[in-house]
Amino acid sequence: MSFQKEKAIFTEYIRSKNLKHSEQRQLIMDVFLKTEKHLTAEELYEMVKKKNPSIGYATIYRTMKLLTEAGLCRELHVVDGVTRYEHLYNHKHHDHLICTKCGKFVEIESPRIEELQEKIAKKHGFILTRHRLELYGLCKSCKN
Amino acid sequence: MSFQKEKAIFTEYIRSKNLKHSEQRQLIMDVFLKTEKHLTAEELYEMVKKKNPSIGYATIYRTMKLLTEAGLCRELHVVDGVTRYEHLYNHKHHDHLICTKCGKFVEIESPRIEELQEKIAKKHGFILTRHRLELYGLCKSCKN
DNA sequence: ATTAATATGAAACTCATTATCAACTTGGGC
DNA sequence: GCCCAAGTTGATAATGAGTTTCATATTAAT
Ligand SMILES: [Mn+2]
Ligand SMILES: [Mn+2]
Ligand SMILES: [Zn+2]
Ligand SMILES: [Zn+2]
Repeated sequence: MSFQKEKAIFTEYIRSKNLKHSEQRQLIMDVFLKTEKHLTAEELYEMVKKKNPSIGYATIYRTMKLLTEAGLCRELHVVDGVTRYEHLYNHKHHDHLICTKCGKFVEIESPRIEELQEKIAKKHGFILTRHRLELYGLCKSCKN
Repeated sequence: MSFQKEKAIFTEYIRSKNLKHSEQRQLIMDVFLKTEKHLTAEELYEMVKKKNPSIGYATIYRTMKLLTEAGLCRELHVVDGVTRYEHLYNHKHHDHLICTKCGKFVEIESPRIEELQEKIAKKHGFILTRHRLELYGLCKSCKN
């Protein structure tokens, strides 16, 4: 859990774009890498603030954008209108099943659905570039 | 194309909630019903403005909310962050295939995908209440 | 250490949508 | 048709997530 690979990727991205390292970026990356959750900018901000109380919101957004461009992070836009960030590196593609009561995120995977999506796009003469599939409902604990 | 049924549904909704009819509501509903497109509030506003130049933006939003509550309209939230409105009454459930270059909307339907979604939800102990499936890509004319 | 380039935090701004509110309609009772 | 309580409207302010701006601070190459 030292995230050597991820850190190397970020360093390489920084280098390739002639950017610079900073305490803030390192800290935000660390906080992000240490959780497997689907965090909002606000949640990240609160977590980072505990280690560096002078951090600004804009730096969170800016850094998460960098991590996304570097291929370490995926931005998720679910129904509540707040962007969530999740690990991308070394995580295979998946979609989400979300409990609308408690907010639980379950990662789902369906090669069969992906195939059918391709088929549909092809049938209409489209070249598929991405898709969004989210299932909403009540989880085991919330449905009672 | 007189939309008798739709208008009756709206009238009944108005009655059931002790609301009132108004010129503006009638006009916005007419404009909405006459197109089969996936319109934004801005597009509706521009169209309605031609018939009633004093219309306000807020009235568009308010009326579209009423039409949605009445079951005549479905709000669509696609990636660009702008809500679109489409007919719901007498239209069976479908998802969308969208061209990211020209904005073309294609309505798609896949009972097989819907089944698989139910299966996945069940497997994780969820009760599915809704889902969002959008396919993005380049259409026949835009992919060249 | 110098210095040019980049990063930061605070605050202003954006953009879609919603809330507020005074003025204006609507519609049921007379 | 007139009254009038209740609902509606348009203008404008407010909201909230995210972005931009800018003066100041940090980074890293020399
Ligand atoms: Mn995930
Ligand atoms: Mn549609
Ligand atoms: Zn739950
Ligand atoms: Zn196209």
